[in-house]
Amino acid sequence: MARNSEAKPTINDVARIAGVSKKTVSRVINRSPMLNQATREKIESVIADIGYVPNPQARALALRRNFLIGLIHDNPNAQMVLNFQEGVLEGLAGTEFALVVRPVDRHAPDLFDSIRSFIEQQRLYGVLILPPLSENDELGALVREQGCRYVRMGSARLDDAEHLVESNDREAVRAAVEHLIGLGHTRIGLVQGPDGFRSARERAQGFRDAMGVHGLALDPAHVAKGNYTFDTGKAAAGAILDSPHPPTAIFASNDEMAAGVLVAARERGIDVPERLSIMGFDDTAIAAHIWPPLTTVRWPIVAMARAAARKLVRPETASEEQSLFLSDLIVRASTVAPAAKR
Amino acid sequence: MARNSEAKPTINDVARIAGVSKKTVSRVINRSPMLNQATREKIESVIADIGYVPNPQARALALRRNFLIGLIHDNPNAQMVLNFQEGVLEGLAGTEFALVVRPVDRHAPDLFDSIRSFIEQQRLYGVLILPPLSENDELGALVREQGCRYVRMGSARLDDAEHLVESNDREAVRAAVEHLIGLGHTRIGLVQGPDGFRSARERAQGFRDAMGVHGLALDPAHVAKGNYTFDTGKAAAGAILDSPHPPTAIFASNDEMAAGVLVAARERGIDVPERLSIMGFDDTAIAAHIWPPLTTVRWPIVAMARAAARKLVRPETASEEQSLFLSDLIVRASTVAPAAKR
DNA sequence: TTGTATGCGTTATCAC
DNA sequence: GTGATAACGCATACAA
Repeated sequence: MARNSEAKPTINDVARIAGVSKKTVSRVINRSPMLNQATREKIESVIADIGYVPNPQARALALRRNFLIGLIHDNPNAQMVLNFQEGVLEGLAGTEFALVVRPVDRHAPDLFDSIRSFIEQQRLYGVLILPPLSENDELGALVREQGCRYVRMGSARLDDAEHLVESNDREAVRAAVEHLIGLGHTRIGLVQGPDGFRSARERAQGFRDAMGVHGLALDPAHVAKGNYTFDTGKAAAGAILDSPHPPTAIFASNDEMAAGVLVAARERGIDVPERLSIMGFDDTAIAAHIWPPLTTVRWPIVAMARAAARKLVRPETASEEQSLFLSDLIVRASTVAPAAKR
Repeated sequence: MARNSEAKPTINDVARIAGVSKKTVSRVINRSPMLNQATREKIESVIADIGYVPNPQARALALRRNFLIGLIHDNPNAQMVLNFQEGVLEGLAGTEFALVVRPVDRHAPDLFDSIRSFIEQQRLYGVLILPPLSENDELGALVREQGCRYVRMGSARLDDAEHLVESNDREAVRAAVEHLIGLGHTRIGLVQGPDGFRSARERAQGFRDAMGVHGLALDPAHVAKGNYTFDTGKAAAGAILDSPHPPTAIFASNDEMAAGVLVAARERGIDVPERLSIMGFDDTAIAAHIWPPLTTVRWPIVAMARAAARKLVRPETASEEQSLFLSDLIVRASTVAPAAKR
């Protein structure tokens, strides 16, 4: 119990006090089935007594594998990253794995080198890769050739089930836009995400799918591009709203841009939702905290992270873990029927 | 360069190829001053050639210390935590340290046990503790008795300089509220943070200081408490705004609650900022992304994190690192002169 | 069921 | 300056 002495107790201390060999103690630690019950209990009581905790560095050395998993991301959104971290830790609970974080700049010229040396230096057991970095196939290859396990998180089928947790962004957006159409909107604008993002492509395609299915034309003046930030969302919405026949609703490819759309509307004296319905994607904190609260799409990021972590640390059952996760439409006050229909 | 073979090269490989002993190679790695220049260069070229990277687990074992530092937090705010992580990584850049994250639930009954076992199991070199957990002196003691270094981050003088990075919340709020007073507000409401938080106390005190200095009375009906969340901020503001003589301005102890104040005002048809000025604290993402954008206080969290990391990994110069960090008032559109003064 | 000898990759001691 | 040799704490092969 007490642990005041400087040096931590080792397996040798346990063995000596229990009057057995280290190997026997090792068997207790590693839950070896062949052990006399009495011996086991004796050793366990000694372990509890002197507060012995196996040294993970020594274990890592002997086992030639360590218990660190890395989280590589280029922070697309703070809340997302943190939720993901939370889910990973849930998936790792009860194991001896720890989570090492590594934010990177995907535009840095030495991006790959820095990721490579991160994996090498820490001798990572495996890595989790978040979008948009996860969409980079070269990165996947780099990690693989390092002999490092990995699981990518993405909004499309980027890899085999064993290496992927996937959300169905396209379907989710299609359903979301159909909700707008169901309300009576026919002129609907799209604030697209940046070109480099797979999620942006999927969401845009879902939007077009919905419009197409319902025979609605998409006015080119009602489409603009942002890069997932508030300011670009605001600018894109400005362009759309200033077009000759502005839409009665706008779908933005993420919540942050949707918040920008809202401000762009306010600056033009356009009432939301009365004269303009707005819809976002992600259900991040801001969605519920602005006025009016945003209708948006929530994807189960914590559950995805949990599954990703489990795939990583249990490769043998990785393909049995859930890979595809469905998103939900969260209807709030920012979307109503267009004025003409009321 | 090539690293296709399964086994990574070890110090023995380097020694053999370079025709020296491993101790000599070790000297190169650890920048020992006593080394023949030629020998050094020879070894360095071999290292680069075969792509040798020292195994951190083996080093940790031999050195009886590892290179992991832990970040313990009870996510007060996603953006804050992520910014802190970023700053820590900046402070750690160029070192061999890695950052292991550990979100916890400060209300969990086994909080201390879980933190203790985190430190023990990973044999952490040191930990960084974020508020509000950092305010818990017992936790500081726990970490210390584990023989683990630590640096706390707080909004007041919680520990000695060597173990602390500190923001001046009280002064910052005083200055912020004086800005409101300068605009002509005399009836100013306060949405306080939760009791358990030192930052909440400091900010409330700063508020009272400002009012006191200017001889302004604080109507008890103009004070309400939240717990740093949007919903509680909204509820607290509701109570204040429904009082007989509502204030013309409200200071909320963080941005999330300020966003709630804004919605509470909207629901009552109170125009912001025309009839109610609102001020937040933290300058998190939401502050600039709502309408009107929030006047708020920004504290240099990245710089604080950088300093905290450096204090941790360079104990010998820890007290020379900056400890006190000043915050800035960010004036945006949510605060204007009260209607009566215009 | 339990113990002995050996190795994992690195650093420290103390010679030369 | 450099090199044998022994730790560091744990796990595995192989015996007993």
